[in-house]
Amino acid sequence: MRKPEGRKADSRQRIVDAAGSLFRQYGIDGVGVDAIMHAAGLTHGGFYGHFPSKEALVAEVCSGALARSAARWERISHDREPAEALRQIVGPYLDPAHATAVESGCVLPTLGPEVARRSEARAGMAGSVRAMLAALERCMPEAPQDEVKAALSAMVGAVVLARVTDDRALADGFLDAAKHAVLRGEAGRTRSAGTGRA
Amino acid sequence: MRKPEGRKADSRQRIVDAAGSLFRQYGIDGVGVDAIMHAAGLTHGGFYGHFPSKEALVAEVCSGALARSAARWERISHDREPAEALRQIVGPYLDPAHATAVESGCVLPTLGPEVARRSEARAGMAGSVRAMLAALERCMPEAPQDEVKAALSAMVGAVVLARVTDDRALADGFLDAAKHAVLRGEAGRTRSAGTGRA
DNA sequence: TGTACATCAGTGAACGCGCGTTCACTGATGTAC
DNA sequence: TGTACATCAGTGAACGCGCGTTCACTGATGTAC
Repeated sequence: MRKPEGRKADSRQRIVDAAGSLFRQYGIDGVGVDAIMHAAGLTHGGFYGHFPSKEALVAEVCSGALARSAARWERISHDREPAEALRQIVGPYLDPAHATAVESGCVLPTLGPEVARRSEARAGMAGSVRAMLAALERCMPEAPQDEVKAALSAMVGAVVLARVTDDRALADGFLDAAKHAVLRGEAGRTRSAGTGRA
Repeated sequence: MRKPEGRKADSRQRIVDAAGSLFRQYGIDGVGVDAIMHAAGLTHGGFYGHFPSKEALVAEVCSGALARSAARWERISHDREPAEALRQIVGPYLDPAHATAVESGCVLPTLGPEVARRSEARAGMAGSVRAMLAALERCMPEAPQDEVKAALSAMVGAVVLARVTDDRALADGFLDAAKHAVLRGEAGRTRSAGTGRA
């Protein structure tokens, strides 16, 4: 049962991945160490060989998941020209599929409020939020910083509202509205050629 | 210990109020029936004389709190002229004090994601969300429905982001950005006299 | 006006259960000879 | 090449605890006579 290297790291990764989707589906307090380890194909006793506490796992899962989102946005914002990059970030984020796929979606609209109550987990968030803003900023070169922050706010809020709403049409309405607000705002600015404000 | 009427209703209200602030502070799964009853000045056993289950209380607390928010917005939107009403709704919502006062603030950025996972609680939300949209719509008479939904999205998202962020300046930045986006967007439209789009 | 009774909001002990965490142990592996 | 040993990731029983819920009971109240 012991391989030269990577075996333990593999298990650890499976634990983090399992916790990531379970926390998002059922909430942090809605999932026990037992369930996480079972989903990772292990038994609960082994958990403390990987993490000092459930709270430490929570912190790693949340900051890790958000960091991965931020990294993807950064990659997109570097690889494409601004307007296309913005569409590739905002489009999928505000697609009904993202609102439906809670277990793999962005952690901000799923666990944001729960993370905000946990100092250990909260500590790892601000950096990634800043990175996401920086990526968005690169996609909206003409926009003042204010508008970039407002765009991210609208994206997160629309997903929260879409998930709270059990009426499908209204839910999709929030997603569409936020998508149009972000893309239309930027398109309007680009068309009016660098004055920076309509 | 028995008064002709209202005594039981009083207790029930104290339970709902206590649960409202405790849920928002610690999360729904972070607060037990015991703690709620204690905060209401009662003992845990009496709970089931008021509610059939904790889940039923959760549903009543969440839908009740959101309905009260919606009612306040409706009142404001009827009593003032649009621009002033919009300022009176959006201003306090996006004030740092609202982001700080979790226990008494709007339930959408606090318990939204948790409510979204609970079918019983979720069922009571959409109506109030629609009422809030209707109130906002009255404050933004020139705006297409899309923009009203985007405005509410930005408001909710900004509070979520402000609470997740442990850097005070960045947190306030989200609130300010969303506030300006909503108010500026509307001011711009009003100035350009009813064309409905910039 | 005074006494006996029915009502019922609230009490607190008890229930089974699952939580986070600990720990003595297992057994497959890589290493030393 | 073959055997003995040390390592250590993972096991599963056990811990104290707090959860949501139930229930027999209490005792202050309004009502009937």
